[in-house]
Amino acid sequence: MTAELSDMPEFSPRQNAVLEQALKLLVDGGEKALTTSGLARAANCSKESLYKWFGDRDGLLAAMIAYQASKVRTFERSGGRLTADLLREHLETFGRDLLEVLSGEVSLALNRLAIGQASREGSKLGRLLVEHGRRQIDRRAIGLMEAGRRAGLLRFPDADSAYHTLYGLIVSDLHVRMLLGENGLKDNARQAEKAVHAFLSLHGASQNTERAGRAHSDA
Amino acid sequence: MTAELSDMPEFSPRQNAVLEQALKLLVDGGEKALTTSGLARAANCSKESLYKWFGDRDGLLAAMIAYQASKVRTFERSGGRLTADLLREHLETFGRDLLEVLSGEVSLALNRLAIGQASREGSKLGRLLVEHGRRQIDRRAIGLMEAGRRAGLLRFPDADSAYHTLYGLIVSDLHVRMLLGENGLKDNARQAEKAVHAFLSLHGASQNTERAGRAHSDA
DNA sequence: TCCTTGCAGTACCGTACGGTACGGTTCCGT
DNA sequence: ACGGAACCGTACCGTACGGTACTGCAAGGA
Repeated sequence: MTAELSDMPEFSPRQNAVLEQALKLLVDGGEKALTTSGLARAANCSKESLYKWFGDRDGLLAAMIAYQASKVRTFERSGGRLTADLLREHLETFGRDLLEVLSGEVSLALNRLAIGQASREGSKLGRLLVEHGRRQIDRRAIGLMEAGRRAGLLRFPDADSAYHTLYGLIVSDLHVRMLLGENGLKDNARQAEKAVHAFLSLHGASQNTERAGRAHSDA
Repeated sequence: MTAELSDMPEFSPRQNAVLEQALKLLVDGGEKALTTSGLARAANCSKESLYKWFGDRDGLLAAMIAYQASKVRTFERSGGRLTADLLREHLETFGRDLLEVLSGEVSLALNRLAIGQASREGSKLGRLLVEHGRRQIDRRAIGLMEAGRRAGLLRFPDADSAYHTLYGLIVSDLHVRMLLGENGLKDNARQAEKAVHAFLSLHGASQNTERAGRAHSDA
């Protein structure tokens, strides 16, 4: 797939370094800590350059989101024949990756930033974030869904709806809790495992996709 | 002096009116619009009174959360005998209520506020919000879970885990999307219906709790 | 060598906020 | 009637931010 270059402003290396520092400041101290003066000091650049490069503060924030999104590359894994075990493997990997991304410091900081700005009308940050950061991973999951259905391993009327079910099973309210400051899970892999087990119980084509040997009964 | 978290400060009617105005300002314009001067002007009170009543700005924010939580009363519905249909009814009602609460303007505004402040270390707003606003509804759901299990209608090893499953099925990523500024669902009841159907498929004791007649297939 | 371009560093400006202080008014108890 | 408490309205203060302007300086090209 060819990535849309029009959405990617392609900043200069110097600008990338500045944006990196900006993300660091944001992660460390939240939006309050991300001031133009502070960023100029931390990144050894002048405020005038910041305004020349990014226009204004909102432009800087948008650039930070675009820059972070440009760092995350989602690789389309499409091997050959898809078996039940392989599908579960892929689903669990997806779940682990999803939890890993959502609990990342930068992701949490950017989401907090966008949510904090979401009240204002002209704030495109939320759209931007969900567009750049989410669409990739959504595509990967939907692809997995439809591959599973084509292989006769999954049954559902609507891939999008099934994906939302999987998402809910994996994440539940964890994302919001982490956004509120709570700690993440101790074992993302276990959570992914349980979620995929439930998902396959709901949408798996054959019942024996559930292996009785796995320890899903827990304590 | 700081009040204990556990008790209800029980504000005076005048203070309640001021807090109501504060919530209105917050809902309308976000945290940026909630200034002490602006609140004093909007509520026809003096800034001095604000600081006398709530200590400082953080105290005001905490008071707003406590006040809003005091308005939401969750009534423990525990009738007599619990049948499968009755259980599903209660679960669906819970789902509708949950979606209704989460998509409420005040809830979204307060969550945005707490999330925006979550980066700072000394910010108890997140804990406060999840404590006051969530515990009630959590209790209600867990009670429902265990009542269902006692009646032999539900099977699960852990009520808390089962509740999180239900929560994820109902809400998925909708809460975060709404926090980012997206619109809510057109039909909360339908979403609750689908979620409860899936939940009963996972944790319902007997398979015939799923009535074939219901229209869960569609697009 | 000179001129231009780009940027760091800093000083500066207007504004707006959190928080405090003070005068004036209403209300209540005695 | 008197005094005090509570409170409104406003003026005020220090600070810090976003954004602009200006001064130096280093690199590159003719």
